[in-house]
Amino acid sequence: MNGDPIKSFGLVIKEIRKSQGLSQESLATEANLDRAFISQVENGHKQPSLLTIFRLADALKLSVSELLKQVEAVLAGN
Amino acid sequence: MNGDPIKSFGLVIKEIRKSQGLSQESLATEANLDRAFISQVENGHKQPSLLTIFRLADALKLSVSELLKQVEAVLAGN
DNA sequence: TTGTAGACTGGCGTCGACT
DNA sequence: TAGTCGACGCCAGTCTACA
Repeated sequence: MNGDPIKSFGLVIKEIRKSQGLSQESLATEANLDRAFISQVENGHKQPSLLTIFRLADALKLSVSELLKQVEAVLAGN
Repeated sequence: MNGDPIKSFGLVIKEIRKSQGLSQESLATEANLDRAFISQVENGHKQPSLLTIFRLADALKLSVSELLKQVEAVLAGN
């Protein structure tokens, strides 16, 4: 029930970040991104570029394919 | 031997497209993208956004996670 | 700690045309 | 068929700041 890949991506990022007990601030630092931008992405207000997706995956310590597999799962219907 | 995710992504797209006997033109049509932009991406001159990655994966008839798994394989050393 | 806002720079993605 | 170029509009991503 979530046809939007951008919103789904944000949801997954937020879930994983919280599950690791990280703040947006610390995630932003690890991924070399701006904290305000992390917030926009998590709420589906901005879509990241390829490089940013890699940076986020690295910061969350999982592979890009594993990250996007979770996005696909959310897209498939949560 | 290829540390650049953007170039690796381009290589994978080009390989898969050729393996399916598609032209850049037809891939661009399927993915609702510009042919010139497909060329830039395949040669690592431009990096796609999240939405564009999904469009490309769909046009190549494979999942985003599978697509990026192949990118990771190239990154890992071909 | 997070969401959001405004202003800003650089780059995504389109289009037309030429090689 | 594919690579590239210039011009263009729009958005990714940064920074500062406030609730």
